[in-house]
Amino acid sequence: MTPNQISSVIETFPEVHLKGGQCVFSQGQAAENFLLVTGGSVTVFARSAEGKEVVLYRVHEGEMCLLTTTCLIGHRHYPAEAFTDSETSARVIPAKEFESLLEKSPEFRKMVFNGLSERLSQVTQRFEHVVLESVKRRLAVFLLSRQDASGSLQTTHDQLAREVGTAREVVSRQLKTLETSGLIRTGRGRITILDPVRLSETG
Amino acid sequence: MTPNQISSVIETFPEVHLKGGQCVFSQGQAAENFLLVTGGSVTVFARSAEGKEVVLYRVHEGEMCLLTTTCLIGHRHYPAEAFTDSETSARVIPAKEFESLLEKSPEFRKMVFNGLSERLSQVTQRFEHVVLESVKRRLAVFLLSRQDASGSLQTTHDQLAREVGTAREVVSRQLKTLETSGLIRTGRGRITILDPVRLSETG
DNA sequence: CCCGCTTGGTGACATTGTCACGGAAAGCGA
DNA sequence: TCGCTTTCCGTGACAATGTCACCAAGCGGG
Repeated sequence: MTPNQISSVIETFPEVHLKGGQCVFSQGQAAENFLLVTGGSVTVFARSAEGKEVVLYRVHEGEMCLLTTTCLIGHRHYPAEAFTDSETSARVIPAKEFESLLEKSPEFRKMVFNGLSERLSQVTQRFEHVVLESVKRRLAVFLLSRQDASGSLQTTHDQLAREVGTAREVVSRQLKTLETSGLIRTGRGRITILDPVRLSETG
Repeated sequence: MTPNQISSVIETFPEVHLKGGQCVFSQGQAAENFLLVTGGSVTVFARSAEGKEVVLYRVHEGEMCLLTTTCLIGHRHYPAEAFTDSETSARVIPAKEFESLLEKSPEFRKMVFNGLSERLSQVTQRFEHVVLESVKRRLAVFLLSRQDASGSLQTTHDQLAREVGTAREVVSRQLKTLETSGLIRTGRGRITILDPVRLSETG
């Protein structure tokens, strides 16, 4: 089966459409389907008992949400939640069909493998950064990685905190110091990068 | 191919033997083989530029070291290191053979999938704990999970720090408070749990 | 015994996390 | 437009954790 054939098979499955900020699944929900994101993106969080949250990874267009997969395979407790970042669409593949595809198509297998190893790599990197780098560094890296064409990005301190694995207040303070140093400008719900070079040297 | 047949195939590959504390692979090393641990265990670390280290996950008997796999599949930079915990043996499967097995045997595939999802799950959990729980809690959980039959374990503060993702000094201080509270007793290179119940409530 | 290595202890200080506020900005219905 | 609510941000005070520098105690080999 060629990659093209795969995508035509996939297109036979129903597509769901979700608005931004919607919950895709939450903790302990039974996983019966595999999702393949066809537009938009989904962010997967971990959440502690007290409500603290941290971003684990993001699933983009063309990628699979494999949390469900690993849950099914490993009979594991997976205390995570997923929300759409913006308007998002996804193909829904029932477990049976998924396994059959896995049997029959080497290309599909490769795709799934890729997805799994991509996740592993992402989570690992995030872990490393959070444990080994300073908050300021993580913040700077994140801002640079998500700026738009005009060098600004639209986000709240709260969201940033979840992204870099810290608390909102800490983000506020760090952003303030970056602002007084002239590296960025902040406004309600948006941040503009003024000096990307010095920002990238921050840490 | 049945599980039994798989293991007999696997036994045709050469087995390597390593002593405890040996490096299995280090950063940026080219990965040409897949390793299946047949005895002992291997710990995989991340290391920062300044030499700080943190444990990512452990590979036990019967499990695969899939770091190499994900590297190969994804052409990714994987800045990790692995060391044997104790005397360890492993089968070495060349990449070609590995892929062929993956093609031919559903059971082998399942095994590899299992391994990948197991890793993902482990790293995720570790990540969550480090970000969301206190040092004292992580320490207590770790001590309890690795005590031997007599309620003690043999390890250094340094090792503990790597396990729970903190600094050695912090471990020393936390252990001291646990000791003065009568929950544990410490000695050079070993810790004895005196009150597992209260220890498990720590945090 | 002396030396060198590993392990652990400690004070001082920097960074980060938590808690409890309160205020400013945007949204919204009357 | 006004009041009301919600969201977002700022801040002080304090607790927890991380970092640095240095020293002391145990342990093993010559």
